[in-house]
Amino acid sequence: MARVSADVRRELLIEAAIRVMSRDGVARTTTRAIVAEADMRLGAFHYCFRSKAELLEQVIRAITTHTLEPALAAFEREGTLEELLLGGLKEYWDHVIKFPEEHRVTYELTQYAGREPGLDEVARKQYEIYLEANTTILDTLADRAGITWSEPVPVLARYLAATIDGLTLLYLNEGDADTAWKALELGVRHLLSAAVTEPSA
Amino acid sequence: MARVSADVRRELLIEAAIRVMSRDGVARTTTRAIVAEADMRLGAFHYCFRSKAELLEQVIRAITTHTLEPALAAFEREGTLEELLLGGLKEYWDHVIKFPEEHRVTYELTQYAGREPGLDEVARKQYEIYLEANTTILDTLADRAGITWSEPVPVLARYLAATIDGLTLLYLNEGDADTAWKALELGVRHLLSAAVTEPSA
DNA sequence: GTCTATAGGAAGATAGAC
DNA sequence: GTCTATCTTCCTATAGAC
Repeated sequence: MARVSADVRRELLIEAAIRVMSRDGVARTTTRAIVAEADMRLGAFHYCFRSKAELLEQVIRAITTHTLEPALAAFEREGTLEELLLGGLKEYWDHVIKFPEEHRVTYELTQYAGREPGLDEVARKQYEIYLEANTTILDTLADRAGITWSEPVPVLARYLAATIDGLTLLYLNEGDADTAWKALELGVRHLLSAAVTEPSA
Repeated sequence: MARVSADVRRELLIEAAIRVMSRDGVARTTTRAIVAEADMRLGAFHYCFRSKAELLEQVIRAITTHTLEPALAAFEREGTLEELLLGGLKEYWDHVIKFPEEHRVTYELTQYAGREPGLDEVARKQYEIYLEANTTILDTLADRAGITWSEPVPVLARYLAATIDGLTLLYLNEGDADTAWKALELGVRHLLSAAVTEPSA
């Protein structure tokens, strides 16, 4: 790999790291494994990143936005409140079924970051971003469907985030996609029962 | 530590391992750290356990039963369906608030085991046990309150397990205990809406 | 059973030639 | 920028004296 700019190499190393993490797990994703996957030399790593932690921070950023973008796009369509919420969730769920390892990595990274003194801020920020996305979704949906929520949106956003997280984890560990999806549907239908047709103001 | 039976040493090492995991994380829980915590020599480890994996398997067993026992006991009291369910959950939640690190370890161990070729069975079995406990709780509660569930119990059990898992994880990473508990309450109240007073048979 | 010593390897990071 | 060689540290596991 002759004369490739450090910026390009950084991108290649981040992508390679995600591949190795999906295949072998975060714990086994060593700098050596990453450079081997990217077909570079070990020395290349440390003139692209100050440390392994710096790479991991950027990997977390990349995965977070990558996971969030299609999910948010699904809520831009037409339909009733129920259609939109269930449709968006189905889109997410299909992605989980198709790329389970990628989702497993998300949870592994959060835990890894939460234990690393320099990275614990990143872990908290990751959750902040997901919660903010859920808040936006709930607010947008309420606005477009002309309803208000009978429970505080911060509580509903956390309920939604936790239900999604919990059932994804359950599926990743148990492998029963059908029952997990039914439970997820149940959770969303419960959420819909907090939709009030009359505006409160 | 002169002349202590290998059985006792095994117990001491398991307890020491749990302490180190809670304090430093599963990834940093090396055999050296464990024997240091237990005030033993490194050599002691390998005539108590064939390998580190063998210890971890027993640690997972110990934590699982330890977490489950008080939770199950809370459902043996008197009260209405709502009182019992919310009371049992509150008991669990108090434990999470008081020993967050212990709960963090549970999730770390599941992930660790899921990646280890010899231990992935243990990870799946762990979830099986939790789901079985939830199933038992739902069946017992329905029986004692004289109700039936309008949704299949396997779905409800997974919904309950996922809500608990998801909100515990959220709290561990976000730190906002109040809002997380309110969301958990919301989830349980939703679950209660699946209770039907008339027997179906 | 108990312990010391060490094998044997893999990790993150760096020095310095080109 | 690129790469080889190496430093230092830490890991699991074992051999073998007592």
